[in-house]
Amino acid sequence: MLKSADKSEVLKLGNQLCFPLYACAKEVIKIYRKPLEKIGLTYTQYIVLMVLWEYGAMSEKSLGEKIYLDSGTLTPVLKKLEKSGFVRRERLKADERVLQISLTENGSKLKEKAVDIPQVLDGCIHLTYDEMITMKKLLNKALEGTKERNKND
Amino acid sequence: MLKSADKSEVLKLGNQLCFPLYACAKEVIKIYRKPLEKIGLTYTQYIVLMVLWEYGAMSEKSLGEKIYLDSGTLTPVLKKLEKSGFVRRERLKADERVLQISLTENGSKLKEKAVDIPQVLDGCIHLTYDEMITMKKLLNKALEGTKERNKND
DNA sequence: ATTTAACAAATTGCACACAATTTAATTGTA
DNA sequence: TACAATTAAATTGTGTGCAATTTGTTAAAT
Repeated sequence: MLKSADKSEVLKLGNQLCFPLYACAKEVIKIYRKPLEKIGLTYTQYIVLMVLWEYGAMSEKSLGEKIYLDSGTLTPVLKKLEKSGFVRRERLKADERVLQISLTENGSKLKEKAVDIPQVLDGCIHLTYDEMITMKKLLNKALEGTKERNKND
Repeated sequence: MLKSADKSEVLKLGNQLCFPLYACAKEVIKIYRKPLEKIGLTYTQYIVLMVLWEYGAMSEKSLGEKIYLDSGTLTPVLKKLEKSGFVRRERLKADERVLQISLTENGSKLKEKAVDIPQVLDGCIHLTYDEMITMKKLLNKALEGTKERNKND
């Protein structure tokens, strides 16, 4: 149990976990913005395509589960990717409720232009390789925990 | 140098640092949402108040630098906080360009209701205390690096 | 077979987030 | 002193992000 004076310490930015997490995510996305713009993608569109490049076609719902986005966000993003000519959106004949998302020829080819994108972090994130590995592991472990928590929202 | 086959490995979600960072930040903010709603705040408003609770009154610009937000985002957020009665927005007499942001009585008092908020993570982030400390350190170190990078955008 | 429940997307409304531009005030300089 | 450059906020336009609701389809129960 903390004393009252210590308790208010937790509200300092520097003592919070949530703040550097929030700020760091934003800054990293900002670094990705320019190189992504060159190949015609936003960050969210890039995340969507990474899933399709790795796993192939899947429903909007499955896609949303992988990247923690619901249809409210995903539907307009997918419509834009369709308009850009990178994905197809088709109802499954077997079940008209589900929208199957698949890569077009151009969407598949875009992967080759995207392989160099992750390197943009190398110059500007001042972490050693080991530190990056550690951070990735911890973030993934934390994500696992939140998955259960936010499931029933 | 990686071979071509290995190169495409970097685009897998599990191999990226940026994806768990992006997803984890969103999930953590989602956890904060409900308890914050109870005291009448959004996450961004909470971040703003944390700065004011810790450092006291300051200009919109200084505030924005601390939390990595520009006036485009901050101006409407501060107007809402003013409407809620938690902050004052006043032009400095010495320099009418700068908008001084200060806490109202209610804004100051809100801190006592907010001290319990950070604990919401305890139950749902499955990290040990040491892991949280490590993660916080690494995130802050990474943030330092990005600061220089995104300065001239 | 009809009704009900469950499900997947889409829609709506609100709140960021940020690049780019504009507005208003101040500073620096010829 | 004028006037250009700089600065701080505000504004504009686009793109998420999410809770809540709606729409359309399928499965389950009576």
